[in-house]
Order: sequence, then C-alpha cells, then structure tokens
Amino acid sequence: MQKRSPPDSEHELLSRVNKISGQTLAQLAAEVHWPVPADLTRDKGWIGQLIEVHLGASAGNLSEPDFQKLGIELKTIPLTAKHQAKETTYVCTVPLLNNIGLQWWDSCVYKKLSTVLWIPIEADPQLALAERKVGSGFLWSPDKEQWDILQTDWEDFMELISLGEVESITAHQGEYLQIRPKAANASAVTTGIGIDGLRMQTLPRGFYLRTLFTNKILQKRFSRD
DNA sequence: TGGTGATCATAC
DNA sequence: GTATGATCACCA
Repeated sequence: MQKRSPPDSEHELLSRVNKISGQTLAQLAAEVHWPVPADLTRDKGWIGQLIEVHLGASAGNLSEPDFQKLGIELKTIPLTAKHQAKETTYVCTVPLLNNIGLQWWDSCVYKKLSTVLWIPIEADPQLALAERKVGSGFLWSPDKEQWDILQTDWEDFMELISLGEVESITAHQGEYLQIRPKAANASAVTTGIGIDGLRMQTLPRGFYLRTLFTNKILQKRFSRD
C-alpha cells in the first residue's frame, strides 16, 4: 500500500480508523512493507508512525495538526492488559522563553488538545509487538470541566516558569498536566529564565497528560452505562 | 510496582 | 537544538 493521501473529511478519517480497528500491528506493517522491530526500545515512535501512514496524516515533523485540513491531532494510547492507559501522553514542548503575556488560548496545549483522534493499542509486554491489536479509535474534545482543569494546570506552570522556577518543577505537580524532561538525554540544554531573571541553560521539558486523565477519557468513551 | 526522570530514532 | 513520534528503566 502506498502512503495514503490525507482524508478529505472527518467521515473519511473515521472510515479509515474503523478499517484498522481489530488488526494486528503485523498486519498493518505488512501492508506498507515495514519490518516489525523486535521491541520498541530503539523504535519508540514506530507504532505512532505506522498509524499515521495508514490514516494519511500529513504534517510530518511540522508544528501542525496531523490532519491539517481537519485540524485533528492523532495520539495513540498504549493499553495495559487491563485496558488502562499504560503511559502518559506527550503534548508539546514547554515554552521557557518569550512567554510573557502568553495566553492559554494561544498555548500549544490548548491547540493540540482541541480535537484529538485517540487510537488505543494493546501494549501488554506479555504480548509480542507483532500480535498487538489496534483498538477502536475515536474523536475527542475536552469538556468544560476538563478544559478548566487543563487551563488551571497550564497557568500555574507558566507562572512558575515566568518567575524563573522551572528547575523546581517536578512531575508530581499538576492535576491533569505534568512537566517532565523531553530531550535526547539529561545533558541536552535549551535557554530559559533563571531565578535571578537572567537567561540560563536548562533541560528542555514537555507537557504530558497524566494516565489518570487519559483513563478518564477512555472510561467515558467505552463505558456501557 | 508504578510513576518520575531519562532516553531513542529521525528529519532538518 | 527543535520538531515529529513516544516508551524505557530505575528507584522510592
């Protein structure tokens, strides 16, 4: 199969999502003639990229939504054997400089989370990578309560950062969002503002969604009620 | 044992 | 280094 063209509509996108639902990663890889790695240690983004190819995501490594025309961001969710979110979800890099006056609605977190296509995927380590199946993907946008908490978290973090306290932030902080390193290794540096108000070199960090939060999204979507 | 801090591949 | 895609791996 060739790399697919971007879907023209939400309907077309969801049709493609339904087609990969229930398939194993081996089946999807075979269709695009990709080898299946032994494990994800050196291919951490492999599943995400495999799904992108099948659905026709178009942004590449640009700072754009995966489905530009539709304004939709694609995220895979690795699931434990109990079908709970296994890992946190990376959202975007934390702006450490020139962020004075930055408003929530202009933030990368707000933009990325406005419309997300979630694709749950089995990630039980007992299951061979090739045998893991793709779940039922679905479109999601935060509800008002979720937006409020995300905004509060973001504003709290950005205040600390503007006060030069970025290095005092740990992943324990934040209700739905958290800030953790996002870098090639612990030696990587970027420019930020120190406690003295001067520029300083510090570790690049990213915003992540806690599994507590993504599990709420999954429960709401798949609960039978 | 699970969550935090660290890390991996790749394009530019 | 920063953007994309994330999971690894150690230790409290």
